[in-house]
Amino acid sequence: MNKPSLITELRERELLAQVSDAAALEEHLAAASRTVYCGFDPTADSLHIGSLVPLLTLRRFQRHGHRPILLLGGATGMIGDPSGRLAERSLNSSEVVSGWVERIRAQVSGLVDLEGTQGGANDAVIVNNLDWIQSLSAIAFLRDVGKHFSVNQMIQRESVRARLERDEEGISYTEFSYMLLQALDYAELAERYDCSIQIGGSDQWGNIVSGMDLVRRKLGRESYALTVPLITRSDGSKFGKTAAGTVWLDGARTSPYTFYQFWINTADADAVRFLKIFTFLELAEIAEVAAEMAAAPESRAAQRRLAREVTAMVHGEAAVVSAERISRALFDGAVAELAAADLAQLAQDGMDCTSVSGAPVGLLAALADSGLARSRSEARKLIAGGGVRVNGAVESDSERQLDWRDALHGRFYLLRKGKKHWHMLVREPD
RNA sequence: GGUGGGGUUCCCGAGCGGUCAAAGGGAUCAGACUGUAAAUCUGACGGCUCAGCCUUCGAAGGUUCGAAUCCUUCCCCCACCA
Repeated sequence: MNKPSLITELRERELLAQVSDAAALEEHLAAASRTVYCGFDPTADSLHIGSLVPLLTLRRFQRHGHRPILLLGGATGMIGDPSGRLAERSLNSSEVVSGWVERIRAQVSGLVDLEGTQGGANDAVIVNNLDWIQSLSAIAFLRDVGKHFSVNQMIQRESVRARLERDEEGISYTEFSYMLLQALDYAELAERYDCSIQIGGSDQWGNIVSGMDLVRRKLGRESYALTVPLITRSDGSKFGKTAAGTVWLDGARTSPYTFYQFWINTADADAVRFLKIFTFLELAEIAEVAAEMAAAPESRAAQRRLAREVTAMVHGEAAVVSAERISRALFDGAVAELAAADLAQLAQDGMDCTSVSGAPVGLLAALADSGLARSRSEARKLIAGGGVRVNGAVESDSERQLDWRDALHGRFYLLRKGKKHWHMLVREPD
């Protein structure tokens, strides 16, 4: 039984958007352990779940015996990639960017195998392109990099053309230069680490190809490019967003419970595809889960499995246990019957929670302060529309004062907006 | 530097002296139906001490009983020309 090739596996998992030369790359990968890289620019202090796709793809390479390099864009993050952007980015200061780089470094460390499972030869490496770009002089850049590129070709790139064609927008010289820096990264890694493959999101194709050109011209070597698809949802809405915004990998920004719930809420039409893309489950096992879901869609077996796998990968097993416990209590149980210990546990497990003193609290204020409603006006309207429950019962009085004598166990108020949004008020011991 | 066209509530986009908290669409939120899904239908969608009041239409001034709409200056964007 031969293991299917990496390229075959990626194709079966719907993880292949473009490849520079599939047949040659297949041979290249089969012949020896290779080095592959993917860049992540710090545009915030955390990556979000979109970055998970190339990140996990790097790990798939690693599982096939290749060495991944994670490049953090300490330099490129200060310039701004125009790819996929309709408008010019605003620049961030160097202190901010370098702070973000460190946060992201810590974050990705847990997601690839830095130690290496197979003895070190394919340990993942994390590099920062600031290390070679920072010291580059303008003259060196223009002579050694710029000379290899034709503006005629550069303006044909999708990322540039899209901006040139838009009536309301343009592109600054700064962002126009971005692709040269990314090309330089590829050449640099080819030289330092013998890196011969670059992967990225499909919007990165142009930048990656620029890098291949530079590697050929500067080093006289062939190299490869592979992109993963932009993840879409079956209903056409943007992947990776919830009501509260982006789903981040950082547990401080997106709690493990919210993260888990994001995956649980995956549409049926997407669940199986996401299992292939976001987990390391064997395809045969995924097929079994798919069959189970087809037989009983209301059980949402695929969503549950997906949520469990991805949450465990990003936040650990303990987070899965917590998230499942909260979910069961909120969706399957009668809230009013929870024991005091259960409620305390929910707070412990990361449910949104506010501690308050013993004075009665106005319901409107509580909803607005907890973030369930954006304002008191909105809270008022939600109550009028029957969208608010207090301790499990629909509340229709917007002037209601939450008196602690009516609280669960005298200490807890569970506020619910809609079906899925909860907040708990806990009275502090006097 | 010159000429022309623009900046409207989260986004797109109407409005061009009162009837404008501002059409329409999208996004979003809630309700119904369900399976914590999709689709569909209904409602909401600046804020507040909410049948009333307050603050919005790039910024600051001005005209007027009254301005998103008119005038002046400034800031920013786009296109073309040099």
